[in-house]
Amino acid sequence: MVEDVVRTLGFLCMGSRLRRIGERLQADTQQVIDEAGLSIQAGQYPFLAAIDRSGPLTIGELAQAVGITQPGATRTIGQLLELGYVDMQPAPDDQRRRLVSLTDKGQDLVDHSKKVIWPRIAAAVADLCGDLDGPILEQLAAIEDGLAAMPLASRNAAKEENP
Amino acid sequence: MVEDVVRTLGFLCMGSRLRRIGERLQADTQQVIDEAGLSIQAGQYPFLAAIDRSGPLTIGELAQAVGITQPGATRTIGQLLELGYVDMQPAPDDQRRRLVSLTDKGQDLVDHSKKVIWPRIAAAVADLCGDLDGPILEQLAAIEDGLAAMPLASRNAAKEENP
DNA sequence: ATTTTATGTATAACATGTTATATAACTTCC
DNA sequence: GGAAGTTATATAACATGTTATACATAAAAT
Repeated sequence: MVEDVVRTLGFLCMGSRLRRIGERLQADTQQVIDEAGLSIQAGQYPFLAAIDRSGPLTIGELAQAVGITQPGATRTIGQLLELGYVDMQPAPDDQRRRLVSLTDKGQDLVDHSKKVIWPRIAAAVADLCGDLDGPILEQLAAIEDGLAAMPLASRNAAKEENP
Repeated sequence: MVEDVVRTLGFLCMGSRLRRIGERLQADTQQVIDEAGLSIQAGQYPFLAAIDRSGPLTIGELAQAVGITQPGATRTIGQLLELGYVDMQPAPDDQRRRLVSLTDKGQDLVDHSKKVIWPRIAAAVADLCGDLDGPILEQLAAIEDGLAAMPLASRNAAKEENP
């Protein structure tokens, strides 16, 4: 057994640590999505959710809303266009801006997700870390241990069997 | 001003959120490293620290120690070889394994880092989130707000001026 | 009105993570 | 002791983030 340096070093490796936990959480989330038979990536959801909440948004606004850079937003929106979940057209008052809106297919996906998938994911994550408290390093350790002990997808099953 | 969906959605977007905070923290950490004039990437440090702590390790052990996959470890070790910070040779008893050890240059870097850089980074991160407590979502919000208000690099300066 | 500057998006190049798979070396089992 | 399976690392292909920069359009300035 090898020592987990990132965990051992604590605050020194916070960045690496948060990133790797985030990646694992997102991979687990993806599993829940896949098991539900939806063809979308976990990282694409926030874009759809943003438009659903605020109405059509420009690329720049989406980047801000999701907290990534503009080129990243441009790429993800390109994927969602390919998938047919969103539509894009120049803003009438400013030809530079592209307004991105949900297609019917995209709205259907969001509506279905809100009913079926999002609550499941949120509940599983809450099960993982909702009751935690105390210093962040301790909570992160608990989250990592929790994920190793039982992935998110199983937490749904468990939750549904013993609610 | 656009709503931050990832923050708004809470547990639903935990994965994205942790990742993006991790990325920002690591970018800030990199700035501290760069300002100190060291030519190393923040993400490479845990590998050097792991070897420094445990002695020569194989690629697989390093991957475990740092918490990434083996191909990722192979690549980073390739970079550290290029930079001259580590050395790699087949394990005497098992020709498949590659033992990675610190070169003198690598050990010098680690020793210097332990004295000068690592404490500074750890102190800045502790300043950012060391005193936090309570539910994780609240702490994450505080960390994001804190980073937006003052990057890690500035926290050093502030700390050194008003210790 | 035309030139200059600023802004929004797209694209290129790169960084660093992943999964899947090839290859070499070690183990196991008849 | 050789065939078959296992394990360690390398490599390929891909995902998704970044920074730097090009290009089109809008806004400002002379």
